[in-house]
Amino acid sequence: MSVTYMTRQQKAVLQCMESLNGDAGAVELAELLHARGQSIGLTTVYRQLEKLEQQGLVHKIVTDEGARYRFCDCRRGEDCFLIKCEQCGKVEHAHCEHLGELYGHLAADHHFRINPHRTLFYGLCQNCAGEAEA
Amino acid sequence: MSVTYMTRQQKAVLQCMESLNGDAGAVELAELLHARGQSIGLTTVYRQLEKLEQQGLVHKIVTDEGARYRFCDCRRGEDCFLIKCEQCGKVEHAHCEHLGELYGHLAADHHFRINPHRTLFYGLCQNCAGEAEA
DNA sequence: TATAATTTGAAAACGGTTTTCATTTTCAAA
DNA sequence: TTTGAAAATGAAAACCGTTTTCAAATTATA
Repeated sequence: MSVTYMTRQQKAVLQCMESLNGDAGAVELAELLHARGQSIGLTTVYRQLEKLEQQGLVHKIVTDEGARYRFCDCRRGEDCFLIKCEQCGKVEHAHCEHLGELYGHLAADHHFRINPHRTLFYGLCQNCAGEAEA
Repeated sequence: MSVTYMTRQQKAVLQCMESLNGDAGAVELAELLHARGQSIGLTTVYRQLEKLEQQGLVHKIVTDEGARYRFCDCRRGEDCFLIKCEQCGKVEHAHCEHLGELYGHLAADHHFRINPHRTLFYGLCQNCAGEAEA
C-alpha cells in the first residue's frame, strides 16, 4: 500500500463495514451502500473487501451459503469464536475464556496454529437447542 | 428409508466413500467412480452424498473452495476435529483429548451445542507453520 | 403382466464470485 | 498547468460448484 489517497469507494466500503453490526455478504453490502446513496459496482465491493481482509480489518467467514464479512473490532485475542446455527442459520460471535488455552495446546502439542477469525463452529444456538429439547 | 433395495449407483457411492482415505469433492468423487468403470451421473452423486449425510454416514465439510465429503469412521466421540491449512489448502483430520471438555463447557456455560463433524478450523498445519518460522 | 412409485442423468438454470477490458481517476514528471 | 503512466472502477461475460427440471429407465406393488 504505497498509495496516499483513498477513493470514494474505498472509504464507503470501510465505513459501511465499520458501522455494520454483525456480518454481511458482499451482495448484501453492495445493496446497503446503494440504499445509502453510494453508487458502487459489485466488483469493487469484492475488491475492497479482499483488501480489507488482507489488512486484517475485516474477516471473511465461509459458510455453507456463501461468504460473510465482519469488521474486526475484536482486540480480545484468541477468546472469540464464530458459530453458525445449523437450524436457524444465524452466525453468532461469542467469547470463551477457555479458547486461548485450547489453541495454545493445539499449537504446542498438535502443531496446528489456529486462526480464530476464520474458524467457524457449526452447531445449535441457545434458542434452537432449547426448542429441540422441548 | 422404507426402501428395501439399493440401486447400483447407491452401492457404488457408498463403497467409494468407505474406501476413500480422507475427503473428496463431489466432482472428484464422480471422476473416481468413472475411473473405476462405474457410470454415474454427477446429479446422482450429489443426491447420494446428501442421503449418506442425512444418515450420518458421511460428513459434509464446507470450505472456502467448495464442499468436501468424508466417510465417518470416527467412533471416538467429540475429540476429533478438522483443520484446513490456509497455506497449502489441505484438510486434515486430527484428535485432541481436550476438545470434549471445551464442547462440554460451551454447551453448559455458553449454550452452544457444537457439531464437531461440520466444524472446520482454519490455520497452519505443521509443515506450513514450520516453513513460516524458518 | 399392468400400473404406480422411485431413481436416474443430461441439460438447463442458478447464484455467488472472479475475470476481462475499456473507461475514468489519480499521481508524478515535465 | 499539461502529459503520460499507473491504479481503480464497473458493466458484462465467464466461471464453477451445485441444484432444478423433466423425460426416460428401473423397481415395487396390484
